[in-house]
Amino acid sequence: MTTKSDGSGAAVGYDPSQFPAFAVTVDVVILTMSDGALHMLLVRRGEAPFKGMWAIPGGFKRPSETLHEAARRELAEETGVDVPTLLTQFGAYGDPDRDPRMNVVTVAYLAVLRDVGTIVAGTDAADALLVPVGDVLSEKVDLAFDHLQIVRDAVDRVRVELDVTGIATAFVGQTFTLAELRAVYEATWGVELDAANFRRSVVAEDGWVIPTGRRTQPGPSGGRPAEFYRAGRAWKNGGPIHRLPRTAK
Amino acid sequence: MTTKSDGSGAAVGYDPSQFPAFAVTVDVVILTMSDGALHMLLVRRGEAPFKGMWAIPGGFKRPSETLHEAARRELAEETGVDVPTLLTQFGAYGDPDRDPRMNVVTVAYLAVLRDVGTIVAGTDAADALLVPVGDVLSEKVDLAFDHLQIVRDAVDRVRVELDVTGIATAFVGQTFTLAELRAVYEATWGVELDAANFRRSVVAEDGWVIPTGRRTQPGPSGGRPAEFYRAGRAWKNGGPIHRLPRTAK
DNA sequence: ATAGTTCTTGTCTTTTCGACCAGAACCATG
DNA sequence: CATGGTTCTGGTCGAAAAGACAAGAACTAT
Repeated sequence: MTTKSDGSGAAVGYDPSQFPAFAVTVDVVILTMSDGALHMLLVRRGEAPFKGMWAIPGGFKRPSETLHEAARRELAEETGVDVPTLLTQFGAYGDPDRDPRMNVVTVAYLAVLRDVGTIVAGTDAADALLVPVGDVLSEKVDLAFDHLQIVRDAVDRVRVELDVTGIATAFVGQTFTLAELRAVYEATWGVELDAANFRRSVVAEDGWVIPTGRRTQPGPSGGRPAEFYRAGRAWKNGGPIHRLPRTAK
Repeated sequence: MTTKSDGSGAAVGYDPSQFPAFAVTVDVVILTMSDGALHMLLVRRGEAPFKGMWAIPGGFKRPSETLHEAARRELAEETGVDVPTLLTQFGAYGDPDRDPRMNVVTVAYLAVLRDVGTIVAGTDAADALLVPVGDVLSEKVDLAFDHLQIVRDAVDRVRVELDVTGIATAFVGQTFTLAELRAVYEATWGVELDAANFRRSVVAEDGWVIPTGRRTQPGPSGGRPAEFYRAGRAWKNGGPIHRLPRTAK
């Protein structure tokens, strides 16, 4: 075919008629912990196509903003959260038939929030829904477009980031108990971690968590009150908990 | 502002004048091992902007193809390689000013090749160049657009993938020596691994590598000839070599 | 034959991981 | 206030892994 590529990111002529035009959207998979399980936010589509179906919140990118800014704007519009705990890009989707009417390339972001209350407050219950991620993955909830695949990729990404980065602290509040933090790993990886060993790994020596001295007021189920911790600076280059020690099979 | 998002990935009207049009390109960071160091392929730009500067190979996405197909096509055009050892998407870039003339969103892919010979054969030496990645990261080579950032992200991604996936085998051939495989980790992570311990981790028990019985004909420097191995199936869910045992600081 | 190089095997110590038990601090109940 | 239930916290102990290092094996070169 072409003997030589025209180089990257730029056309020879820049005449708008010389290259195909695409719509660019940004979709945000919003994750949070609720009842010890991973949940995500869905919105109900009000227009065709896929009218009435559930979808990931998103919208068109504006020419004057970066992709990250667009994701932040969409997140704020949908949840009222201006400063997300974490917002990471994880994939781009551009199959020709992913939108039935035209060429749309979407860039997908992963947002992690800790306060569910603000989410519910930002939207009215009829159009927004916080559902367990498991219900989406098991296709109990049908999603519009290729959003199921996007959610799958988002969850895969979270599982890896939990291993490699300090994303776990984004799920919990400014102060948290070790049980809360442990629940993040357990829910995301679908494993059970020994509470004592988990504590040792985290408290160890480095600056993973910093004790605050305060304790929880224990719930009605009793139990010894847990101490509150703050996240240390060590999470910037990865977390203390790792999976897959062996078992590669 | 807007009280409600318009939903994800689709406009209400779909009138082309109602949403901003973008050009969508695909850029491919092509990595390979050469002389025990990580190298990448650059092409010289023949047109403005950034005429004469080095850049990552890439080009416009066509409406009829997927992003992955576009990346595969660009890779084939530039190197003649039809079936890359590995081709993974790792990022999208859409800053408003990243292209001085218009709105271009690019989706970046990471390709790993093993045969450098085919690369050099696919292009003439004046317009394509295989340079050490270190020279690019240290800005000894200036790149067009935001390609330096793209390369940085690509390298970061490779380092993580090396830890989490079986990407290491993509750098070596169908058969390889353990020294070759070890060099991939050492060059990518910038560490030194004990040859004896590395062997133990890889040969251990599972199906990481399968001995072929054949050996290298030793080079002019002498040394005991190494045995050739084939990659096993275990690499599909991650590799046997991990970094960051501790030292989180 | 000797020295130099590289691959391979062996051993040993140190560290880490995982399982498990026991204590501490709270609740509820009679 | 004793008792049992629950949850957090600390301790022990053995298995597993990681890392350091020595030594042998197989080759080249002089």
